[in-house]
Amino acid sequence: MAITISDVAKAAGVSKSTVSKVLNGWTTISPETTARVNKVIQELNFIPNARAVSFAKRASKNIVFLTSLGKEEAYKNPHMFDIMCGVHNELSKYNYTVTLVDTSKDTHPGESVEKIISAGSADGIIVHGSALNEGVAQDIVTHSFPHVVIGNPGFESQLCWIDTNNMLGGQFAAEHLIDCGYSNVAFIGGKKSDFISSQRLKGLRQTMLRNGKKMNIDNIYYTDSTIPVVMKATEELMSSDHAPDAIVCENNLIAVGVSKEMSRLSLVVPDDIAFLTFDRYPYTGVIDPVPTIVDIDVYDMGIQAGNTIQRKLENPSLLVQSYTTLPILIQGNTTRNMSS
Amino acid sequence: MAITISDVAKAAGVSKSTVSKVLNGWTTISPETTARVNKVIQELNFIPNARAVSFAKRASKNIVFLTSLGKEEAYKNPHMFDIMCGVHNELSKYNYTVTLVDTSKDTHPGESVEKIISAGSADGIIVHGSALNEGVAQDIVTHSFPHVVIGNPGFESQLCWIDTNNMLGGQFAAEHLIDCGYSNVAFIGGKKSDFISSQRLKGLRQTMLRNGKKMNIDNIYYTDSTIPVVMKATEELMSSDHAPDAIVCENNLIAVGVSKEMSRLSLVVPDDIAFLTFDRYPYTGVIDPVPTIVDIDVYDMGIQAGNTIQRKLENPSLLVQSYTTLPILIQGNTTRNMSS
DNA sequence: CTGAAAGCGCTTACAG
DNA sequence: CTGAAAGCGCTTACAG
Repeated sequence: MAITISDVAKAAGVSKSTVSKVLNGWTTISPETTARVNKVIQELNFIPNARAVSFAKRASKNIVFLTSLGKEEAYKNPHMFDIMCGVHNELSKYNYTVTLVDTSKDTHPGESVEKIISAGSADGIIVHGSALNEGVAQDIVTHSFPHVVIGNPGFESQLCWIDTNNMLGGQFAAEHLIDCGYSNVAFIGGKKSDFISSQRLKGLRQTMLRNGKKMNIDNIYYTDSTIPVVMKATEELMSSDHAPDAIVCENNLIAVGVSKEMSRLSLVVPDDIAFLTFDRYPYTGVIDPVPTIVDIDVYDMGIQAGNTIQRKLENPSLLVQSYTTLPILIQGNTTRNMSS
Repeated sequence: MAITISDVAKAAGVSKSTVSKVLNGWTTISPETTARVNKVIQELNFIPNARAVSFAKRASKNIVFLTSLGKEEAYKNPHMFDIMCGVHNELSKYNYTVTLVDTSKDTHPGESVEKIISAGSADGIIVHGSALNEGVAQDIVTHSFPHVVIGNPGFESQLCWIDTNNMLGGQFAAEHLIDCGYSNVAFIGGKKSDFISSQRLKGLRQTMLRNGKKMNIDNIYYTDSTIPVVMKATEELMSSDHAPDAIVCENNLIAVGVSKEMSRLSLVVPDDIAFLTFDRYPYTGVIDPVPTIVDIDVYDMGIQAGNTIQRKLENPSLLVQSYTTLPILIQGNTTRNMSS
C-alpha cells in the first residue's frame, strides 16, 4: 500500500541503491539521474519509511528528554516546558525528533536510561536536573552515551552539563542597582541553605562591596518564600533605621510579597523604594508594578543543550564539559529606568 | 557488541523464534522453555533493539503530540505542558513513547502530519488545538489515521476530539454562588466574540435565571482582559446602584484586576464582595486572596486523550467521536466557604 | 510445543 | 557513475 523505494526505483528506471543515494545526498550520482529520481519522488509523494531507515542506519535520529514528571509538574516547574521548547526547537532543525521520558516511576536509579541505551531508542539524551542522580550519571558515563545535563550535577562526574552562573546573576543585579543610583541594597532570599539563593547573594554582596557600597548584614533576610513571611520581613526592613532604597528578591514569590507590602505601606515603587527579582515566570507580568528581572534564559539553555548534543553526535570526538549561559536583565517598572 | 536475540537463543539452546515468542508472551511456549529463556535474558541483560522491533512489527509504539511551539509558548500557554504530562503519563503505561512535533514551521497546512503518516514514525497522533486546521483534519481523516484532538475542532469534520463543557462551567459557577447565598451576580468576561467566554456566560445566566436570580444586563462586562480596564470596570460596577455581591471573572487576568481593585477600594473579600474565576494557572496561587476556581482539569484531559488513542489502537473498530470532561470547583477564599 | 525461513524497507560496502 | 547483494535484528506465517 504505502509506496516504497522499489516503486520509486522502478518508476525512475534505476536501482534501489541509486534512489537511496539520491535520498541521502551522495555526490557520486550524476545530476541528470538525481533530477530524474527527485522528480519521481515528488510525483509519487514518496517519504521513506522512518522505521526502516532507523533500522538500516542503526540510528534513531531521536533524542530523549529525560525528566521527572508528575501530576503537578506543570504548576511546580513552569521552567521545564520552556527548556523543552528550546531543546525541541533546536533539534528539529537537524531533523532530530524529541521524545519525553519520565523517570519518576523508575524502580531503581538509572532504569530508564539503561533501557534507552540498550534498546537504542535514542541517539542521545538530554537530562533535566530533576531526573539526574548518581545512578543515571554512572550509566551514561560507562556507556559513553551522548548526553547533556541541564543544571550543574552537583557531584563529581564526567558528565557534560549546561547551567547558568548564579553568582553572575547577583552581580548583574548589583550593577543594575548601582547604575540606577541606589546604594543601600537589601536582600530577601529563600532558605539560607539554598544553593542558588546563596550564590546570588554572594555575587550581589561582592559586587556591592567592590563598588564601595557594603551591604548592611541586617538588610539580609532568609525566608521560606511565603507571602506573609516576606511581607513581615519587608515591613521590618522598611521601618528600621537602616531602611534600604532597593530590595533584591531572590524569587518571584518573594517579589509578590514585597510588592504587596509596599502597597500596604503606601510606598510608591520605584520612587520611594525599588526592587527587582530573579527569574521570569508565567506570572511575573501579574506582579504590580511589572518588576525588573535578572532572568535566566532557560529557553536558550534548551537551545544550547540541543545544539551541544547535536554537535557531539556529528563529531563524537568533541569534548565539552560544561557550558554556562549568561543571565540577562529585563528592565521593568520597579527600578528607575536609566535609558529613558 | 550489543547483545542480540541470537546470543540469547544460543545461550538458552533454543531458536531465535522461540526467544521472540517468549519476549512477546506467546502462550504456545512451554513453561520450562519460557523460564529458561527468561533466565538467560535476565543474565545477559538483554533488551531487544527497539529499532528492529519497530521495523519488524511495522509499528513504532510511538505517539506524536502535535502542537504549535514558539519561543514564548511556555509563558503564553502554561496549560499545554500540563496536558502533555497527562498524555505522557497515560501512554507510558501502555509502553507508548511520546514525541513532540511542532507545526509552527510548516510551509503548508498539514505538512507535519503528512510526514508522520507517510514515514510511519508514529502509530497515532494527539493534536493540540493550537496545531489544528482544516488541512491537518483533512489529512487525518483521509488516511483514517488514529488520532485524538484536544479541544473542539470548531468546524465540521469526522475528527475524534476531547474537550470540556464550558457552559457547564458557567453553571457550576452559578450553583456555587447560589449555594453560598449570593444573589446579585456580575460577570466580567473577555471579548464578546470569544467562544469560551460566551459559553461560560451562557451557562451562568441560564442557571441564575432558572434559580430566580436573573442577572442584571448592566452587570455584564466584556473586556480585553487587561488589568487597568478590568479595574475600571470593577470600580464602575461597585459604585453603581446595582452593585453585585459576587463577580464571576472569566479568566485569571480578570481576577487579578478585580482583586486589585477590591483592595484599592478597601473592600474585604469575601465579606464585602465575593468573586471567583475560571481555570487554574501557575500564578493562581499568587492572587490575593487565593480565588475560588471553576477549573478544567487539563491534566485529566491529557489522560483521557492518551487513553482514548490507546484504546483505538488496540481496537481499531472503536468509534469515539467526542469525550467531554467535567469542570471541577476548587474552593478558595474569595467566596464564603460553605463546608466550614 | 519448536524451529527454519522469509520478510519488514531501507543502507552500504563492493564490484564494475 | 550505477547496481547486485548482503545485512541491519527482529517477527511471523508455516511446517512439523
